[in-house]
Amino acid sequence: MSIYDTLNKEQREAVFCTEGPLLMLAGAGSGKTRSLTHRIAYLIEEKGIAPWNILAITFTNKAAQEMRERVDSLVGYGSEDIWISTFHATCSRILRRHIDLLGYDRNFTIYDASDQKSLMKEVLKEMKIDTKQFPERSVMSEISSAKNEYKSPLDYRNEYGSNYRNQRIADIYECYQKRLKENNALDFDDLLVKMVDLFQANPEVLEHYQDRFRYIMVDEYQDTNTVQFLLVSLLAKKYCNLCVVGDDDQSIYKFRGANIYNILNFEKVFPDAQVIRLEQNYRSTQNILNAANGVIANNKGRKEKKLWTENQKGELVHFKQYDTEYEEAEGVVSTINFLSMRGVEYKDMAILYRTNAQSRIFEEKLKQRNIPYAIVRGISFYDRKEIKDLMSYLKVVDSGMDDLSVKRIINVPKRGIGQTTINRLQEFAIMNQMSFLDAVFNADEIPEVARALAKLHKFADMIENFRNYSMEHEISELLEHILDVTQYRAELEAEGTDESISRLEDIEELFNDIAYYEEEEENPNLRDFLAEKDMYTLNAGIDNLEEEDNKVLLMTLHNAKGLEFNNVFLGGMEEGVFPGYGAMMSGDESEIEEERRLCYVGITRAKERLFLSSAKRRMLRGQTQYNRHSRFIDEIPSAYLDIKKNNSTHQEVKKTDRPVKYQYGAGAGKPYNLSDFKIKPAGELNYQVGDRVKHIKFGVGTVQEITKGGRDYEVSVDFDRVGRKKMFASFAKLKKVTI
DNA sequence: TTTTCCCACGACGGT
DNA sequence: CGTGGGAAAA
Repeated sequence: MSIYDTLNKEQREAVFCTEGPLLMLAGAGSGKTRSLTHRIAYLIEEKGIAPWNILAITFTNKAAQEMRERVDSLVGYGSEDIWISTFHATCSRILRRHIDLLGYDRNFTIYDASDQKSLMKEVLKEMKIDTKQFPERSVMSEISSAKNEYKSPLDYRNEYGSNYRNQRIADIYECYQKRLKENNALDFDDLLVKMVDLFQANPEVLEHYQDRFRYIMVDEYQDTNTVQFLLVSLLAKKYCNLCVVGDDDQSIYKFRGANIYNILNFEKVFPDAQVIRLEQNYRSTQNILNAANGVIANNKGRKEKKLWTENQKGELVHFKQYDTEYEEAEGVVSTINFLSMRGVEYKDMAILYRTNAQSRIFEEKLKQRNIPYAIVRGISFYDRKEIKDLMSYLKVVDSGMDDLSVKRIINVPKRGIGQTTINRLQEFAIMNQMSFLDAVFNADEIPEVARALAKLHKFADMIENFRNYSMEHEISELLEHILDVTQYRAELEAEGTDESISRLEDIEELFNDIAYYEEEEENPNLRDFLAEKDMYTLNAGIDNLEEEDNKVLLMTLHNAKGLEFNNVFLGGMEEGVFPGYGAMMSGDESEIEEERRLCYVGITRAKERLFLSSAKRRMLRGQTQYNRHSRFIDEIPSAYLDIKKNNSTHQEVKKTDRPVKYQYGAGAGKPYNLSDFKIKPAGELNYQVGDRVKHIKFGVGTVQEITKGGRDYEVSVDFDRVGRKKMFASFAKLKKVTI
């Protein structure tokens, strides 16, 4: 009996199909990680492929970690030589070796979202761009999309530069890249872009990695974007042993440039590709799976799939509408308590939500009841202010090339070097083509900062002192020294607030981290430490979550992808929350479809029980909002749904005569009525085809088509700025404009 | 010039 | 509700 006997026919087929391109269409819970890990084992143990010839790319670190563990337990010797990592980590690792070929220094810094934002602000200021007209947020997302499509500033200009706005964005893009390079920094998107640049400019490097990675596997292929596609294509070009795995129904990263056509057109790009479908679900009960199928069936243009399971029917999917978000949280937590008393372990329960903001109330209620919990990615450890501060100190000691780090610490803790001084130093630095830190060191030559000279000298001396100190001390000693000299710790200790105490704890955690690094590493040194930790910038999620920790997990739906739990609580099932306000207002049906896929992902996380909940009334944007329950609730066939009463004295609209097994929540409050909140039909439209209309977000456009669909009108409009959009009249709130 | 405080504004998701 | 930017206060 071999390990492969436990696989089903299709899974085995996928495992044994090792040569040439292979597309695995794997539905939710169909055992795709299992197939992938067995495939790796098969390559090594049966086909005699060297572990280091295998590259497995996942989307998140969590997924990479999990795959690593499962491969480890399957493959005996040499499994640590297999590259299993995310796109970004793979790129980072390879670029650390070769990026000098692109004119960067090999100890480059990776900018996270907030670093990017600061840099963009500076760029806009330097270029004297009106941030009302070009909000940094939208400029950044524009640039990010360009990068995801592998478009350089020049490409962007050539392709879109026909109007003034895009020309300016091309200017900003160009300047932003220039500044990144001067800082010897890459942003997240750059990691991928520079990697492709590297391979295209250096065929010999590419070939080296082609020979190295003869067998390539890509997980979550439906979420890859164009650069990632290019990257994979380049790497796989020589041997063509490329296996991609995905499910178009679980594509939830369109907003980040995911190109669904990568998976839909795989067979066209690789004509000799084999296609294998995994359609048996091993995870969920029939009721849960049927609910999920019912929801996703509302999307158009998907690859038709027939997911089935041999599992039991199980309980119905529970849904309850509460009065407020507090009662919702209360209800969920008391159900958790109830289940726990019935012997369900905390770690078998998870609370999922659409937006991070929703986590707070759940957290509060869990605390009140002393239920152990962990939030997956509240703020990642390395995102925290104090950690970023201290890491910046370390970076500056190692190399002063990254201006952002220097600016971050120059006045932290406060030492009387303010914005004006910083601006003048920056000007001088740009004028003389030097780094910001060099400007600080040469402050004597800048008459404008004469006033702050003494303070600047002190700062410069301090950095010098740290650098000397670091020559003959370990990293932990250096950090201790920094905390001491800067009084960083003393200040926090003096504060004595809850917040400062938690910051101090974080600092201790950083020491643990360093200690661990120094123990593990043969030759620990500051530069390698920083390079390794910059990877953690990329490390979202559960890194420090112990497997044996018995805790309720809280996370966003996006974070839950690829995970499974016996009991899933999905909160905030309300129009405007899920689907989100933005998706609804965009008038773009494809955005609703993405939300629906996200809902599908959420439902299919559950193995045994699924609890959906909503609140009638919720604080949103500082205001109380009244939201109808989510349309996705309506899309679950009622045969699989059990709607809980809410202390109702009112009539029920959807009656269920099924036994209620788990009465959860003691939510008081008004009854609900599912038909109360149906969308009002648009009634008469005050515009017709050919009219000029105005949309709140898209601006002015011409109505092309109006069709009556169900209870609403579907209107198709050609917008001057953004092109053609299809939308529902009742949401779009189009106003006729008279010319 | 720096720091503090207050008001306006803006919201999804994550490598 | 939280953050960020700008004006008043030190």
